[in-house]
Amino acid sequence: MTGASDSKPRTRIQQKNSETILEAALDVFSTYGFRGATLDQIAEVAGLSKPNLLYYFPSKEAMHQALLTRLLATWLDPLRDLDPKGDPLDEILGYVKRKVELSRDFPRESRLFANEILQGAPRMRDAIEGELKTLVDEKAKVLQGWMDQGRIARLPPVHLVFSIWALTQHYADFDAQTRAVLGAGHDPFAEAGDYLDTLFRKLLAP
Amino acid sequence: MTGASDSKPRTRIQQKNSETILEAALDVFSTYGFRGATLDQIAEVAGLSKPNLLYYFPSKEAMHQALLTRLLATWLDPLRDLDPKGDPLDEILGYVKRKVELSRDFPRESRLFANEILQGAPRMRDAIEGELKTLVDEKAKVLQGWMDQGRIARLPPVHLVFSIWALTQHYADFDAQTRAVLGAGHDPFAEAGDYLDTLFRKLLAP
DNA sequence: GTCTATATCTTGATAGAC
DNA sequence: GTCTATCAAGATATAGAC
Repeated sequence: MTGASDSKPRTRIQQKNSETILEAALDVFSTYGFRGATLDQIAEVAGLSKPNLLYYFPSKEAMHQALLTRLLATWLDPLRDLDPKGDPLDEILGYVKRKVELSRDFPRESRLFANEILQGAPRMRDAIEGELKTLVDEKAKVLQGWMDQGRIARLPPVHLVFSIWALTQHYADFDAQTRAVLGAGHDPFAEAGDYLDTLFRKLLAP
Repeated sequence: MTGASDSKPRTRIQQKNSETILEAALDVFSTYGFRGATLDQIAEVAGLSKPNLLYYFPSKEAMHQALLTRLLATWLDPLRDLDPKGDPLDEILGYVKRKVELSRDFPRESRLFANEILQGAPRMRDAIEGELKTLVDEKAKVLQGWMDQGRIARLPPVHLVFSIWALTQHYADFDAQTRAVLGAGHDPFAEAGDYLDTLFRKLLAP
């Protein structure tokens, strides 16, 4: 009707089933990685038959690709929001905060990404060398500018970004470990939010 | 001859082949995770036939278990070395340095560990809730003592340990990403060593 | 100790009835 | 659109010759 915008789902039921499938696929891919995941598992989680999955997506590969595509936008948006005109400390601490929230609210997405990079990023290489690198380079210049103005401590900007990623995503990716070590009665993400705010305040003080 | 000490390898050729197999298994498991890895791949990397692999290890599971067991010791030793009687800053920076070196020299081990935790630590749960947690609790007390004495900044000790893990292991686990973003002409691990030394100096200053 | 051959099960994907 | 049945390839593991 409205012409081909981009992908498959046209009717409402198709839209809904595609969503159900991707949701289930996210569960399984994020835990077992691409090769470790099976269509049987995804079908079971989705509550649909295996052939039905393949009615909506042409292949296992296509499901994975669909997830990665939507993931990248979600993942990079907070960094994209880093405003060169804002207050340096506010901007960076805001970015850290949003990344902690992402880890808390979308841990499966974080693990899907981690799985992909761990395996050498075979299905995301282009995005990482292109879109992601471009954005990091751009924001690294912003950080460098702030450092040159003496508004935040002088640190290698790209490694500073790596630190934010490593520290925030750790709580999603290594959730099994952090919970086991902290023991019951802890809210890892709440504690992480406070702790990382403190950490970056100290680190960035000129 | 000498009685059963612990595991399989007795003769020299057995010792050597077991090593070759574990080396190959580490390659494959660390990249694809347990379920994503196949004996065919491991056999090819090892340069041995598939049945020959299973002559030395009773199952795929057993190979993985053998790797995890030896991994845990390597992984915890540097933390175990943290000396309560030493200078706080030296001890912590020394630990960070050793962890960076581990990431540089044993990235596959780091990724094997990451894969296992990402999947919810199904084959390491006991070790994490036991040995690892015990050690962290013990060292957290040491850190807390130093903080109470005003010798380093007051921070949640367990989260401080998480930070060290996250920041150092990131360079091994996300190697594909860091190299892509940094571009050619960079030595990620050398830069990480300097950067993290600076970072923790600032963070721990009382 | 090592290999070829193979048993057995699982997996991604398709055919075709409904 | 959804299901049952099924195929062909790939998976772990074993049998048995050498």
